[in-house]
Amino acid sequence: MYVGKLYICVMSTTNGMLKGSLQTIILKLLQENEKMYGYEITQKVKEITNGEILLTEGSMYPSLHKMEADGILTTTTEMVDNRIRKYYALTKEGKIAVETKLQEARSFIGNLELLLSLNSKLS
Amino acid sequence: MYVGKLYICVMSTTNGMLKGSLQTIILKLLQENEKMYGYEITQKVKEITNGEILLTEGSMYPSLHKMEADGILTTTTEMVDNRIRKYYALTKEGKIAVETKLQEARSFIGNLELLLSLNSKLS
DNA sequence: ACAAATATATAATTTTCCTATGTATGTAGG
DNA sequence: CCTACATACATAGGAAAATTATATATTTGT
Repeated sequence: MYVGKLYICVMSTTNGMLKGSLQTIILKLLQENEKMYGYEITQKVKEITNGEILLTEGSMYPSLHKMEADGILTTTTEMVDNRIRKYYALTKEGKIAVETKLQEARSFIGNLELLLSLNSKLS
Repeated sequence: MYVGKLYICVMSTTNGMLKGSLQTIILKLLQENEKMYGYEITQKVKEITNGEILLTEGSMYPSLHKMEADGILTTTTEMVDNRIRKYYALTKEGKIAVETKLQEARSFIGNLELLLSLNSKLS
């Protein structure tokens, strides 16, 4: 029986801010790394963004499952130290999907910079 | 009685891509323009993004209504050419909210660029 | 013995946006 | 006159994406 304890965690970092780009982020990492497992992805994102973006399992795993169901990812399971590790890799379709997603992201970011005047267009 | 006609519209532009930035976009425009009405906002966004981002009424009006309910926008109604025009302006709270939202957006875009390697960090 | 890190998973909810409507006026062209 | 298009606002219903809150289980460090 587990006797609960209270953990209080103050999140100073930017969560709730993934804004539909979670798939793109994961796909990009898989484009660079050939195969990765879930936990590895969370750590990589944390590392790259200096802890400013922390993927929650509750959003990442459903996203991975969906992409697998959609046929853009495949999985291989391994046992490491008695723990299950589920590796994800891009399928042929997935490799095409990454390019599309990245192009969309570039376009979106460009437009957002225009709208938010993050590009110092003022004379 | 209206006898329907079929319009086929190929959308080449980026829709379904607002990704939680709709409020920020609207607030930023209102920061620059003192007061604006809904239709004007859609046209301004279209103009700035060269037609690549087209706000739909179905997303914009509910967003405006919500921000008004949240107390960050106030409205004034005018009649122009027998048409109703509802102007939106930032409240005192709204002026603070814009800064926060812009800061979040800057952070988010920065991290996204890092993750998607849009910043040419590779040697 | 306990906490923290490693590792995956899902149910329920919330947020956000889009689609599809509906209303109404003004203007330009045929 | 009639149609189409632009101007102008509004909302209901639904889909998609992410979060919160769980649950399970092992290893490692203190």
